[in-house]
Amino acid sequence: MVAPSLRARVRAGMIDEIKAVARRHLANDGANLSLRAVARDMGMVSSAIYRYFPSRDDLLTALILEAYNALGDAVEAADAAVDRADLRGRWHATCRATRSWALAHPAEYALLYGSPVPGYAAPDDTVAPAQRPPLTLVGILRDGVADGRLQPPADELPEPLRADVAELGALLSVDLPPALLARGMAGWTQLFGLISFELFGRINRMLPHRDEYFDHQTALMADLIGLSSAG
Amino acid sequence: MVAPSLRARVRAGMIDEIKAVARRHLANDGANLSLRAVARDMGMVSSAIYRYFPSRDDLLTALILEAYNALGDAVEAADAAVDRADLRGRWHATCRATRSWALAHPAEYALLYGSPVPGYAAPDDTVAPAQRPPLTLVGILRDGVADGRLQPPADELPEPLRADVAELGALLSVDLPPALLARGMAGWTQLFGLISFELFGRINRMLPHRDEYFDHQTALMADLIGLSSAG
DNA sequence: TCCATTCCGAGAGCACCGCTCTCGCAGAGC
DNA sequence: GCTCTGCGAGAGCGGTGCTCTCGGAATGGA
Repeated sequence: MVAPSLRARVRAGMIDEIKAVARRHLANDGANLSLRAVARDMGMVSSAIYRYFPSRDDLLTALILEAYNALGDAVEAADAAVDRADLRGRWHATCRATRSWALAHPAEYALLYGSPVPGYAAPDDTVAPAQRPPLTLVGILRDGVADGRLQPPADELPEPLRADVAELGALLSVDLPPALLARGMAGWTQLFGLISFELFGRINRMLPHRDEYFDHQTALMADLIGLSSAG
Repeated sequence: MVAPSLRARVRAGMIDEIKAVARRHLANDGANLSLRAVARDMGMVSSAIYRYFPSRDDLLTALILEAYNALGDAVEAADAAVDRADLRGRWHATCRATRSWALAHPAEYALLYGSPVPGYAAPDDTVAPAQRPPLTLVGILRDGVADGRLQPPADELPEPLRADVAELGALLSVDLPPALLARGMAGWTQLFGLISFELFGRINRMLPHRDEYFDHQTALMADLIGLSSAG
């Protein structure tokens, strides 16, 4: 690793500043990020931005990558803070951390999990960061099966599906009974739906105690999976 | 009701044609609908569109309203086609109809359930059509409780939440035990998450048998609710 | 030290967008 | 037949992403 030249360091600082300004615009104005507005905020002309990002989509991709990793950090830290044996506590901590991050960064959450921008295709280097939250959830299941605290469901999946889910598990490098992994995916799907409804929808605008509602809904999924508390 | 004049009929036809062309553009180009492109397709100049829709958002609102009602029609028809006593069959039919409509109209589904457009606020006359799919689902629960086929969960919800959910049930004009309604909402949330993941995400791009996966996931929620088949 | 190379910001410009305003025409109603 | 209303065309404003050129400045090797 050669020491970066002054130019390289200035350039990296510029890239960081552009991303910071863009993130601020995202939080204020929503998803329609304007390159020209970012440039104006930095006292530059719009064409100068293109020295650092070849297109608006590339800037968005950079923001998406950072957002995925910020969410992954928050989720993994929340899981790590709970006693390893307390499967149910870890599940709740992970779910709550996801929701908290989403409520604190709604525009970035929408960027990650909202409707895709029509012309935009996520590059391959986003899939690994994108898998961190669901991997944290299935990690709880893996630990539970490993030490016997978590009983897999009695029924196995019917065949065309069992092979699919087993292959998906292999792809995620988790060795779980497919029927259990399917329930974990149900929990992840439910979590995503809960947060999206709370952020985007107006269905539960009439539920004043949203924290309690969220905890109860994730508890339902913890029951479905069979997660137990510690002890 | 006075007979509409020729002018009024021509105008109504124009509005319909604009909406049809706009819907086609939506399906092809995604969410970023261009008024000028619609006008070009109709051989008009862009300013002429404003004779019929005061703004682009109003056109979008009209499309959203039609989409909600199209989805509601499909969902209610699917539920009505199943034996009233077959609660589980009705649940699956309703879920499948929702998914089928979404897969057939991905852009309109994204319009309804995707990330909200930043400056856009849905007017009040969209909430009633928007409630038709979830109302169909809770209708299944209502029928099940009414004829005794569906046993509510034994545990009642803890207090701050129980009152919230009870009030929500009253607002939807369904008299259900709050704990059961909460499970129904879990099913609706799960359904939305499943469809959104399939349409937007790339997590289950690696599940070839998506129909089977969908059916299994909705069956898990039917189990959680306690829905039984007929007989 | 000098010079060629590289990098970068400014500016003009293109095509597109939503939206407003004016103008002239044609049909509807009196 | 006349007036009034509705409608399409056109020009125009400010905004967008993006491209290209130009000139200045810093870099790094001779």
